[in-house]
Amino acid sequence: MTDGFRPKSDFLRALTERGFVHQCTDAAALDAAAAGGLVAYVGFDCTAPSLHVGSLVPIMTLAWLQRTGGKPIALMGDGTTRVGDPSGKDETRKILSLDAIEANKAGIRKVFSRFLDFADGPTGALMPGNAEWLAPLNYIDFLRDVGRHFSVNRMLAMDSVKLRIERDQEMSFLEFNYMCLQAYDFVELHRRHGCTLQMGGSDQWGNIINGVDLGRRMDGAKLHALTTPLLTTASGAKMGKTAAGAVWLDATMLAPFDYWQYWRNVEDADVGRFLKLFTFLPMDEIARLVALGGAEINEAKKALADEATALVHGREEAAKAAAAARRTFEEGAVSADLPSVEIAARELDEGMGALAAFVRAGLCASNGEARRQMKGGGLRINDRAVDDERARVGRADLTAEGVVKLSLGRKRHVLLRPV
RNA sequence: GGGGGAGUGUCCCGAGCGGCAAAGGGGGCGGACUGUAAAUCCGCUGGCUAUGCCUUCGUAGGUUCGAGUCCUACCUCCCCCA
Repeated sequence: MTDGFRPKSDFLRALTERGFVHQCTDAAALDAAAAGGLVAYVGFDCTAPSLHVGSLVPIMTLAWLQRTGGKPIALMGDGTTRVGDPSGKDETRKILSLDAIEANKAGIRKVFSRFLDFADGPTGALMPGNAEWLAPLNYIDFLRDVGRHFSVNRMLAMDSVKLRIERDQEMSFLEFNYMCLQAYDFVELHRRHGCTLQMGGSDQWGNIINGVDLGRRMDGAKLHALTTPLLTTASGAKMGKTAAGAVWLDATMLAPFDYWQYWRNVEDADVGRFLKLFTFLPMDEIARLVALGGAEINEAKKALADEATALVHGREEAAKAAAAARRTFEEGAVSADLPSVEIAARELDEGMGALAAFVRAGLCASNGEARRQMKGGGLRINDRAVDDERARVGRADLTAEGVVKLSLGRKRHVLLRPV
């Protein structure tokens, strides 16, 4: 999309050289606009209580915007979450209650405060919710002012709709309207904040373009669209899944140690790409790290883990995670900074079944699974393999640190901490 | 409106003469080998107070000692004719 194009603005140059750009409208015009106080937004839905690494790419585009003198807007889809985006979904997404949406919003807000500076000022970030303008909409007015600009013929031709129809999957009128609402968001943000660029994942291209068109039709505005590539790992898997599920950005949903580990364990072939996308390290530093060959590439992975974790959880947590990893993997010692689960001291006095302990620690889903893992040699207590399903964990198993270390496989460790 | 077909293990795809906790994949987890990588090989992949018990094959009934499998009704989807 930007073949041969050399952006002059700091913003577009950073995005381009770091691999954030998948498609974009009129790169030259956008580049010119980016030279002076560009206002751009990314929309996020509120279907989960936190964001996960899948959202990190668009978040980073906002962070880069702010760092290069622009004003970022993180639009919360608290209005559209009540409708449901059909894009890329096989079936109707469930509609959440207002309370759930509010709770999710609060969780997501925490994440953003790490990446963006919300202080007042020309480059201060904003986080509005689209319910602000969608909720008061009057149906007749909306049809007359906005609906008239949408061609049903064209909407039917869009991938998000076409695929559903081709597969004979039901798509309600409600969902069909999602793209109109999202397009309208762009117009509102343009009117309210002078926002002229919407960014998002490549699957959002159609929706974003609708907003660009609507802005031109309604206000004669020159709006821009920029999408980021859909990220997969070098072996083709979707990003953001671990044994424990999604890689959440919230410390209560995924411990900083596990977050650090996620990045530490990326495939060799992904390190360079990820360093560019998920850290602010300068390009020459990244080039140096990527040039490391063989086992030395692990240094680059540690740098990636340190930087990526620091962005989400702060320097201090990142350093603790790195130290805990060093003690655990390189020295084979017990680190007090491993993720831990508290249990009543009395339970430990009475002694609990080893299998139950693993379930308690969240490492196994059931006693049955724990038993199977044990048979496969995957369970260890204080680094000693469990070989008897009737083994018990008691006070005698406390280490010098006053904890019991449970391990599933080589990489997953949880401390039982009596209280 | 008429005719034909499909819905299977709560990740997905998919076999399944009336004895079935149900073949086989993919994915995932564990083990070995490594560098906390990749590739490769091996094991596991319903629950439990466990030589037994409980819950699973679209939903609800029925036949049967016994139903994923047969019958009836219903729901959802696909194809053909009008």
